[in-house]
Amino acid sequence: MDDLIGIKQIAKLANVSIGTVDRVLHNRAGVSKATREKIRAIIKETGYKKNTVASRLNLAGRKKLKIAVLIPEVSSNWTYWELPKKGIQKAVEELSEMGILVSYYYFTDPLSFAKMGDTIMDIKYDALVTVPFFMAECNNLLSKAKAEKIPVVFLDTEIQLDFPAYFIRQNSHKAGMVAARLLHGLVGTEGRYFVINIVTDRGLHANNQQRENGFREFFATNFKDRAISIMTINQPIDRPFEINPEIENWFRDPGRKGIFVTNARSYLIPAILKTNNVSNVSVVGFDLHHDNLECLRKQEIDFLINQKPEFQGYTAIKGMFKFLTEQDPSDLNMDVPVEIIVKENCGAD
Amino acid sequence: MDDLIGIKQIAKLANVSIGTVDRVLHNRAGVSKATREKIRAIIKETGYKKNTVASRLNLAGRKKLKIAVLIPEVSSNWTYWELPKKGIQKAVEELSEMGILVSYYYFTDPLSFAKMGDTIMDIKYDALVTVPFFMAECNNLLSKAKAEKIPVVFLDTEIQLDFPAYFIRQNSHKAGMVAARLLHGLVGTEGRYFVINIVTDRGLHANNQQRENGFREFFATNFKDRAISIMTINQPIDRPFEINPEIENWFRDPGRKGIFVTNARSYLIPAILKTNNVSNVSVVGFDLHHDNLECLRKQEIDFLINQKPEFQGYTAIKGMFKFLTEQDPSDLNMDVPVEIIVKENCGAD
DNA sequence: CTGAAAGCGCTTACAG
DNA sequence: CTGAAAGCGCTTACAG
Repeated sequence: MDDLIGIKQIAKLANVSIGTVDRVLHNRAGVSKATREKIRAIIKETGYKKNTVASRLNLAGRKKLKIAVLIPEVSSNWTYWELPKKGIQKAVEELSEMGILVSYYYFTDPLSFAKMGDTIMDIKYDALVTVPFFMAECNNLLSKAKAEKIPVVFLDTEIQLDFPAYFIRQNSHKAGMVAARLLHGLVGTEGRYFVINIVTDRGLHANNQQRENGFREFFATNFKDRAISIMTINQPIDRPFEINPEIENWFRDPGRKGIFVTNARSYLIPAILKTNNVSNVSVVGFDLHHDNLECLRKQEIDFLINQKPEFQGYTAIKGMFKFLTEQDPSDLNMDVPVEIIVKENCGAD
Repeated sequence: MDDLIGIKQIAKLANVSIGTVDRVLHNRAGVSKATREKIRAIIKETGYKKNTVASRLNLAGRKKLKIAVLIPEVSSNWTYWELPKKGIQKAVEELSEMGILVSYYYFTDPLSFAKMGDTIMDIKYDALVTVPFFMAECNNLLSKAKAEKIPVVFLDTEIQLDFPAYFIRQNSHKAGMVAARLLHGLVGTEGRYFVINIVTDRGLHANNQQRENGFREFFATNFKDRAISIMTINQPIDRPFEINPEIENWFRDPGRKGIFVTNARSYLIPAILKTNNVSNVSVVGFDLHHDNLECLRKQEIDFLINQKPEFQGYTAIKGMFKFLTEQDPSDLNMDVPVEIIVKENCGAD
């Protein structure tokens, strides 16, 4: 009961050597159909399960599992991707004795993404962890990986691709609903909301749109008949806010209640409100960016929603390892929890 | 660089056999002082680190790590402890190939806790996971464990004990502050709050008191000068609410705003409010108890705070394993995040 | 098509 | 006090 059955017992039961059992287990050639089937039957009967620890101990030296990670380049104004990387590295450390090797590649735009993708496909990796920012390039990469039977898991964002794939990311629609719940809780059942997509030259990200949709759905579902208006603007990060007459109007509207920033740039809002003498406006944003946390502490932002980026990276590596060693993909599709952060649980004491 | 140094290399460098290296690594007797020191020096120089995977593969068959778990008995009206147990079992499954054996013991009161504690100490376990509900009995058990050099980690609650110990639990004071932040966000800066400790015959739990203290501290710190009053009652679960004149008064008070229930019994509140025709009162409670989630879905409870009980159990086993195999206690002291749950992120879609 | 041997890094008797 | 051998469960050349 306690001691699980091993390759040795299987061999004895089948009257063969352990080498032959191993050949069957790995579907390698060179076994007669009869013995193969006999062994298969015994494996099924006994419920044999490979001992991953023993297997990896053996292979750790000679055949490491090679995983390529292709993520955005960290720059001074976009440090977010340090966090998934941190989680990836934690997983790598935990698995270091199991024979794992992770190589990082970075991109800045569709072109460099495609180029790096090709480089990765040239080297024979066992798996790929990346990000689905560019639909055409992703489909291209995914189809190549499919052909080579290389599993791919996408982080951060979910988009519709030509082939089914694994995604570890927050459900952005749901996150938008949570944001609406929080903002609505703060301001009550009537008022004018303001959704701000602060966009860079990368344009409007799929996550931003999904979050806005969720935000709007919350009100459409729960408060259809209330006097609630939601205005959206796509504000380029490098242009002054006040230049936009819509924004000016919203600032002067006494019914203005709350602002939902669909990405991590919410820390820009408090200063703008102050400059324009706008008070009593609640703000909800995303990500535990340093400046966002600072605003949270000063109570200039009310809530932040965390996408748990370290956790995403960590789970991707752990889940991929489990898939590669046990053919179990169950950890490769994950809805990361929508974590709500306020001043008192933001981690800094 | 890539291939880490192993016991074999150490042996070669020291001109001894691997057996002798092993003896030094495990501080076993039978090595001359000179060789011992030579080997120690080489270990230090090379930064040798034991390969846990190889070590456990070897020992999994003959010397399993035995961990005793002593937790409250699950009953029909207190199912909470199923959850830490679930996390424990998940960890046990993940570590099954590493040679681990967990035995469960249950208590219902101080007497059975002490008795089970003695039973556990009689059998030689490698570690103990339990719960610090009864101070005297815990100190007793902890001192015995100390004498036997058996590490102990406590879940769920932190209390002051005679010896330092490991705790994996939510910071209840902080959780109370979070609850206050949420309730305050909903009701604004003025009003009368109501803290309800719904107590059973087990009496007021340390967590409840700590949560109430945190709740009060939030208002004392942030809104000292505002017209905020906080009333606390300890309501026995088996007695009707309305019988208490204080509660009657609070119900009739137009300034009443929010109720903070310091444990998982918040699901009792909505029905009481309804019976007494009390509306527009916000409710914050604890734990993802089935009935609480039901109230959350019906928007009768606004926020729940989750203590992540599965995570606590999981972390206890994983952390204890790491401690036993690598002498690394870093995962045995943990502030579990104060997780905020609303209807939209409660997990059920 | 199949088996026997060597080995992954560590641990444990056993022999001297 | 020290070493050589056997073994944990699996994997890989190599021999036949």
